[in-house]
Amino acid sequence: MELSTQYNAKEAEKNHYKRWEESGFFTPEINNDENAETYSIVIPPPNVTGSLHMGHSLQHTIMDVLTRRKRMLGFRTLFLPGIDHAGISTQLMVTRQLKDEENKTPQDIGREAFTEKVWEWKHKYGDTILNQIRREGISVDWSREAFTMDESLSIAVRNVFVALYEEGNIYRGARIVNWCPNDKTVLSDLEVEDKEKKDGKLYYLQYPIKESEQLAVSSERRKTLTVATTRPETMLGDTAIAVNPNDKRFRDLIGKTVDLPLTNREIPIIADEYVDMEFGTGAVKITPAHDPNDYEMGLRHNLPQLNVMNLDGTMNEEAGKDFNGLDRYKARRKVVADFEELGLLEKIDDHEMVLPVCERCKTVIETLISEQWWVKMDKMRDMALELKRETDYPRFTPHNPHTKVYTDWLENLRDWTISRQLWWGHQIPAWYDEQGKVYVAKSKKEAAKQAGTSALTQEEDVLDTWFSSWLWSFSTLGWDGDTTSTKDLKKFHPTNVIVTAREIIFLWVSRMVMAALKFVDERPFDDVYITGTVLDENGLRMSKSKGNGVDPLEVFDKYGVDATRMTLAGSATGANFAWRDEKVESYRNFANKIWNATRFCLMNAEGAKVDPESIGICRKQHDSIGVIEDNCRNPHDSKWAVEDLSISNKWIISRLNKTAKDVNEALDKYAFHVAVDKLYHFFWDDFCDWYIELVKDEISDFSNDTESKDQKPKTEDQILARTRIVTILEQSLRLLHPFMPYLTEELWQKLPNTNADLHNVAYRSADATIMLADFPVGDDSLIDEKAESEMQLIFELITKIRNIRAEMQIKPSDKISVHIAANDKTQKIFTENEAQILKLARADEIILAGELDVPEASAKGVLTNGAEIAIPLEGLIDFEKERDRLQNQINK
RNA sequence: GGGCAUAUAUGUCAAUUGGUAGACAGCCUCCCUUACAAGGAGGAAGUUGGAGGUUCGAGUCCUUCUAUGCCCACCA
Repeated sequence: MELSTQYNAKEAEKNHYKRWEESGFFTPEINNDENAETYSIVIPPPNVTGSLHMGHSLQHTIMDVLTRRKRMLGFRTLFLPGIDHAGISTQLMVTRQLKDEENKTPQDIGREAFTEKVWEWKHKYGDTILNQIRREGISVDWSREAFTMDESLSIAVRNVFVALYEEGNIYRGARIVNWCPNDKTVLSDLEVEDKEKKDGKLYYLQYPIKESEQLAVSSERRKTLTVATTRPETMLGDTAIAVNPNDKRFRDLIGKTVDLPLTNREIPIIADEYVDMEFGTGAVKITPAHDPNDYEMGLRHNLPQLNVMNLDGTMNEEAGKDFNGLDRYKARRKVVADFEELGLLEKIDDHEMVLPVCERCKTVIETLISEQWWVKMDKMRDMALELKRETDYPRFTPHNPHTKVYTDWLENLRDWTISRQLWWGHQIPAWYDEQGKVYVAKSKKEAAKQAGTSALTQEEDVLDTWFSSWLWSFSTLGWDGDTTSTKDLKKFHPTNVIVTAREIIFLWVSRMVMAALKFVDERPFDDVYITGTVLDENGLRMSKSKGNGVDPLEVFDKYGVDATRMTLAGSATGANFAWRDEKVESYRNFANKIWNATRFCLMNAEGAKVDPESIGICRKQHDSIGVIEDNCRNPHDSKWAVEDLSISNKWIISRLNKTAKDVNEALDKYAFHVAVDKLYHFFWDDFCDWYIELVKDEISDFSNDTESKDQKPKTEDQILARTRIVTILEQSLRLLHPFMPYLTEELWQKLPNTNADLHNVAYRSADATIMLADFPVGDDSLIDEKAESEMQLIFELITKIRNIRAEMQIKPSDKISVHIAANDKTQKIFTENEAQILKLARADEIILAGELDVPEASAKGVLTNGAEIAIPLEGLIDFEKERDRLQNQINK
């Protein structure tokens, strides 16, 4: 078989995914063991508007590694894909498109036409990210693909809403909310982010104290009261001034009134502990309708809430006719100018501050009072907290940083605003009759029954996107509230692990816990693995605005999917890490190494076949009930008894089994980087650098040393040696497969005698694929510490000799003789492996003795066990030159 | 303001429960040896951010300081 000398990743990627998918390998049904233990993961649904970024690829790789391994172990696995309708960002996207293409607004075309457009858009572009995901090679079951707005998931949403409403946990109420004037919708606190404003200003405005009350005030300066504000325009909605009751400066003013400039209103001066005496002037203007703190204070003091703004960020008529219709920033400038004209502008200071902005469109948020739908979170919160306290559930990996964050957040959890003033999403199942009375029901028909009339109009608002995603762990498995038990639900819920990013802990993880406990009376998943963040090469967060993002698809093209997956898994320690192309390059090289090692084995594979028994691996198959004896002989009885093999074979078999154990153990602990590291070094160092070199002569047909007596015909021994190396290689490919699916499948298919017999017993009827091969777990009885330490000694000897050769600059072609003084045991080991030592050290002879007896002109070295070695240099090096070289080194 | 991380070779990162500080990339020397130059052999490179402490023994535990990052929070 002719293989090119370089691995072509694209070639391998082209074929296999399609075959895997079409053969049903990704579905749990491929497992024909009805009683097999299950393993399930639901993908955190990416936004329908999104495109793949490194964070996705990291998460997906991790989930796929976990899934592929479990599948190979015989578990009935389900890795379920899907996407999220992402209300705000999708609506934003389509609105923009509408503007660009037709110069229309959503309002121009109406709700129905608009949502139709979004659906069109979804069908056209929604597959983008799914196709990108396919490229990653992840083994998700596409037949179960879900979308948060699928019929069944929508029914689930409606049922959950109705249930919560009926038990009094959903209510409507006017509260102060975050409002995005651009998207014209309310936002939850979690959808608001902070933006630093370095050039902010703090305005000092003077409010005249009511004339009739000035008499009571002693000082001349007290004809006005100065307040400091960053938002002068909101003064039009002020309904009080507050000072701290302990502030001596203002004690005489409490209870007095000021004439609010630019309005005809008088407002009181009140006292409240909240006021910080140190900040500004110590007096604060209070605008209950436009600031969350002022809102709270307003409630405490029964202040009127005066709304002076429209929903688009302009001032309304309450602001007065001079301001009505003015944009908030224009209004700000006008207020300042008017104050200046009145002589009431004391000063303007520079003031760095933090502004709340819309997470999606980055518009500065308005806080205003608005009627919204809310979910009471207290009971669900308590359930989740109790579970955490009592059972440390959910268990986070890494544990330390995330556990406290989760608990703290829950403890301070407030009610959740779930309505959004959008058209894209699940429309709230509430209807109003002509009197404005509300009826919440699963359908209009049922609402009509309740109302006794069909003259009803549905609530315009839709639900927060997270109101559907919090059901994801069970809604994707068929739960819709009407149907509460399905086969999938029974088998795959709770899922085993959720793999996601830190910023999603509150938005999603915590809410999923609450939803699953509440609605299906189960935990949504066992473990939570929180990935680190992929940073750019300067250690900065990747972001669209900075343009420093690394596109996974480009990396796939350049280095191959498998190399990228290895890089990601190898970096998955739970900590953030900086992206480095060099890292991928080294795994690309690793892929090439695997390719070439296989190539070498195939060049010498005539007569050989993959046969686990040849290296003592018993085909004992495990399933969830126990051990299925399957053509299993005692490895120590077999005609290839491991005990009778050479030390180098015992050694590599030991290393293989140890590596298998390590990999399994690491993956059980989510220590992906450990697994990658073990595999990399086992394959490259142990298998390629040493084992292949050790057995090369034995398995090769040729030798360039024509005088060698070892040149053999194809004997049975040679065929067995070939069988062993091919089998070890095949086991290695299985271990590597979860990380490097394409390469390993490509090569596995080329190995001799790879067929469905190598599958885990659960998949014997499927077409041959490494995907379903039995995953090596490592056999303790094949771990041979003695062989390992003896080989270690041999390697050390060879390395030492090579070291001397390099240092003395002995030409590779020059043969040397090696004198060794060692104890009997060591001598015995070296004698038994003389041929291999001679070959790998390029030596002619080894002279073993209890003590060294060598010419003076010898290079010497000592091994860690005390054995001494010496290499006579006479005739090998030019002593004159060597002296010069050493002198030069000293000079340096 | 509170919380949580991080600081280890030139760079990016590892290092189970405290037990000889490693990998990859880069760098230096030699080698296109018939699996692989995306390779092979060898090598140099670290007072583990600073200062204390506990211990036979500390990168690891404690105290403190410094720097950086992230999250949360209502300072106008």
